[in-house]
Amino acid sequence: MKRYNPKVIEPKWQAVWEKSKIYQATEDKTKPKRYVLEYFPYPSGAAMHVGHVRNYTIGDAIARYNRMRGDNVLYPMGWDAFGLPAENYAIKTGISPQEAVAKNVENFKQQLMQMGFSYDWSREINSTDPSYYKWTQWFFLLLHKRGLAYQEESLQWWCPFDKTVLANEQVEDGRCWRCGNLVEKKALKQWFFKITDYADRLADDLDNVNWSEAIKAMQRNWIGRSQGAEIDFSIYEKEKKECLVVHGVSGHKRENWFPWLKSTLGSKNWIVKVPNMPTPDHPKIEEWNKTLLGEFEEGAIIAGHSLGAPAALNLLQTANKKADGLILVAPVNPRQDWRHLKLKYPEVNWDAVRKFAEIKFDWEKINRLAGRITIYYSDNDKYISVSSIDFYKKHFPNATFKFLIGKGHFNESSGMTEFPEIIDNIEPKIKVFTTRPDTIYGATFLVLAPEHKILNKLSISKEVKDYIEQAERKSEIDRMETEREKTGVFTGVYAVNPANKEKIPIWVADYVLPGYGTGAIMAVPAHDERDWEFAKKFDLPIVQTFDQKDADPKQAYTGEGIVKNSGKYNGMTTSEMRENVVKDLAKRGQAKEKVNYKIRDWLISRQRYWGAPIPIIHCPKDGAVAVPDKDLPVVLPEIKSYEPSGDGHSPLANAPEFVNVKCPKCSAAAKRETDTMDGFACSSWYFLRFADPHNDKKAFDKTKVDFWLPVDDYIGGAEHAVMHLLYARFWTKVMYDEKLIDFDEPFTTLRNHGMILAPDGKKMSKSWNNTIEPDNLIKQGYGADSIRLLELFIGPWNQSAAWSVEGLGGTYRFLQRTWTLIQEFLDEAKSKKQKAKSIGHNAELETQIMRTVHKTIKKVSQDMQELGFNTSIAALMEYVNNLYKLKSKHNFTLASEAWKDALIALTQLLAPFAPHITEELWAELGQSGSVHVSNWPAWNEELVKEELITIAVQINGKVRAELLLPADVTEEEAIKAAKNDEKVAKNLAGKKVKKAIYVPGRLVSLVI
RNA sequence: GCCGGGAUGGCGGAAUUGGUAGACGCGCGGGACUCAAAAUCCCGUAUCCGCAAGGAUGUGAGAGUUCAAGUCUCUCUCCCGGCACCA
Repeated sequence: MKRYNPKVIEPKWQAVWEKSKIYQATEDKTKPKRYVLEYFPYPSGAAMHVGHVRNYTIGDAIARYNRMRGDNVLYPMGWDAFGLPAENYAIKTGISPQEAVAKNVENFKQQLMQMGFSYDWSREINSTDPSYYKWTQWFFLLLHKRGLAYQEESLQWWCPFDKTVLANEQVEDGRCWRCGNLVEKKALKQWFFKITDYADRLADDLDNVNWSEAIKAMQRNWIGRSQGAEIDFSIYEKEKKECLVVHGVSGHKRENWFPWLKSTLGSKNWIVKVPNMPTPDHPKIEEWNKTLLGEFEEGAIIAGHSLGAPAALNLLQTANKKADGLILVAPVNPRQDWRHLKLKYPEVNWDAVRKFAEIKFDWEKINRLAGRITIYYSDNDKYISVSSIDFYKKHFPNATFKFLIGKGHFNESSGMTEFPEIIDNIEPKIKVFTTRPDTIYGATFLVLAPEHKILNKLSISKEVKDYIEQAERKSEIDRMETEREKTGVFTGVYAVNPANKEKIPIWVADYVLPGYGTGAIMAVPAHDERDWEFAKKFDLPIVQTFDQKDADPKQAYTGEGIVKNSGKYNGMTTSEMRENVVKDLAKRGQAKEKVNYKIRDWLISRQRYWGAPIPIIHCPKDGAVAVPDKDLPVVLPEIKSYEPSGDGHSPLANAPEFVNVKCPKCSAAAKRETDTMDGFACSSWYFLRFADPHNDKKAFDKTKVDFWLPVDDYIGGAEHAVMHLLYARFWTKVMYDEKLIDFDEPFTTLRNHGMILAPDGKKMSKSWNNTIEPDNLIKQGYGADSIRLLELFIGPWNQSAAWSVEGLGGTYRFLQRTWTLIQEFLDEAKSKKQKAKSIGHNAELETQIMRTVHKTIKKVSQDMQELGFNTSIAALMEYVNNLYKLKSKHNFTLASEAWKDALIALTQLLAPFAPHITEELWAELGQSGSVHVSNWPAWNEELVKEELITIAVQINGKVRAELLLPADVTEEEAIKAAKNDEKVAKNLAGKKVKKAIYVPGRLVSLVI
């Protein structure tokens, strides 16, 4: 008898399959298509372990099963080969990433090959191939064209070890997802993809895909949509509010924002004074000051324009009274040279003006008295030449400096509706975001993030400034870590609750995050745990605005209930009030409905070499210009040093021949963008390229993609839950909007396999030294087939399990038994002596064999439909056991048709799991072609049905007997037979049967 | 804390979706073959009582619905994964 030797048959069939190309897919429209795909792997140089292999084994079983079922299966493989490992390797060894990747691909492919996976290798792609990343760049430009790729300078996560920025998704617990080092914040100009524009669709369309609840929940959570309202809280001002406007040398008539300010503030019950200076065109400081002193009351806001600015400063220091704010618009530097102005404004008495330069300013005093200081500059060059930013910056280090862009000044024709910023500074508002506007009457204080911009406008003490500074210095990680005892300080400033008009304190605390919502909250300690904690610690008032059933009075009530302490809303449910109060506040312009998201735009630029170059040219005249399509791909040049500089530039910046180019628009000397794209850009569309992998005219042909896509079975671990899977969905939607494809979700069904742990129950990893590699197991003689079998048999495919060394012996033994069973048949069939006796003489035995066959076909087919690999394999083991039993129980000739049919069916049913042994046995059984393209066997329902069935008899729910009855037994007969059974009769013993239930084919239940 | 998923023999796991709990595999025990070992084959294997026939208990805990619950409902405990001061 031939021995089962996987070392011989496995390489043999792998070579045959490669040659015969039986796994190549074509757009054959006569068969239903099925696209089976695993996440395309990073081709690492190391050996795969059995955990990696499970992914592919699952995909291959699905692909093979469906191929045999008659589907047109696309099952491709490719390489996601950009990224840091190859680049870091290059830095260490000097071997170029191009070279290292080619070697790794070869290594990885060989390992997949020896497992016998049925990939269509004619469609192999590699993300680092210029013919591939050409189209990644093309998609970048598509996003750019659609306004979805933009550049912005901002604080970004920076990994000091990998020396590159990271997307939010790539920071885990304050550490780099790749190297695990703590990340920092760094201000850099970076490219972003505007994934936030798609936040709603990305969240909503999760309802339309067949993914696990876990992954969908992770994505929803990451997108973090929350419905709420934005509400304005104004800063509290004392009863009588006053604004003193000091106009400039050219007089109030021309500066038409005075009347506008007067009417705007006047309508809000402000007193606006615009004193008419005695001689506007011939300023005499003493007279001006006399007039102003008469009008100025302590606590007013002073607004000075142009030459009115030094006049206002003079007023402050001579009046020696505190102002509530100082606003300087286009302020004149009294010390400056007036000569060129003389030419422009000859009518002005410049000798008089020069007198302002003689004033001695006590800057410390002015700073102390001024309150919050805001200084506006105009971009109108007339004014820039007059006013001096440096001068004022030097003397007002804590002031806010702003440009007023283009509007308003000297615009005598249009009505004055400009300078809303000035109003904001006179009467600043704080916007808060809340999901519980129904608790607004309980908002007893406001809390600002330390980074909140309005803090620059408020007059705050040193203590508060110190707190802000210290909070900003604390890294984000520190702010996220540990027990987080609440800290904060009172700003000394109050706000007005727009609902009940109550004066509430404004606090600064780092538990409010600057990046979410408006960076400010209305704190409702009675109904929010964090606010509760804060209020308890700092002894702030807690006002309940609803009652909640079964609530713990020592905690915040965060549920729903009936509203109280809320004026006209009392008695409503919280959800009713939620709607009403926002509507009411909106009528007064103090609130609006608002949806907020946690997701941020996708930061895609990387300051590293080994990635697809961003196809942009920076021109001093035209700005960021797209590389024209005809110039794609922008090929990554071979360079000498791969070391990133760490100063925010990629190593490409040191390649002048790459950097220095001409602007495609104006041909001026320009510079190429030197950042490369995040590797996730390449993996956001590779599944489309597989449909048309060699197209050099387009990224893909639409009809081909529409034929194969979306992916029917996408198989992979949960590690991509929010990164790759979100990005790929985003790109797909953009392409759908661009009408490049006809679907907007790329992966219909996502299948998250469970992990294979090491036999010790720990995660398999090199550092634990507990990895198990198929490579070794194959060398030991187990063969790919028994490894594959165990990968699936070890438990449900979507559940984790520890690898079992003994278990592998089990699946190997099973294959051995299968092999032997068929060899025995072959040996006997060959020996002519036995030929005379046939199984055909024993019809009953033949039927018995066929029943076993058809029951197994049915069981395996049904289990495979639900991906029940483990139970399918169990059924096949049982089947082989049964065949052995039949063989030993009944002494018959194996060389018969029925027996042969049973064995043929066995090779087919086992083929998706153990492709090599089944192919070998299929051939030995004399079948033509490949078992893998044979038709999956069908079962005959007649043969599946049993003639006799076992019926259990329960008395009061306890099984007391088993009956063997004909399959077509009626209810009456079954119940009668049950009562007549000896054991049952004994149990009934004269008691009356109150109720008898018959479950067809299963049991009789008697109640006594 | 919130979200998602779990808990069944010594172990991995089955159970037609409310109908005989423990399929299949591992491990273990016994036997056959062998001088012996390995390999292979056969038998047994939830727990407790019993020589057996048989009986009792049993799916994380507790309650409930039902003729019947691993499966449905409620309460709780523990484990795994994700998120985490997101207002």
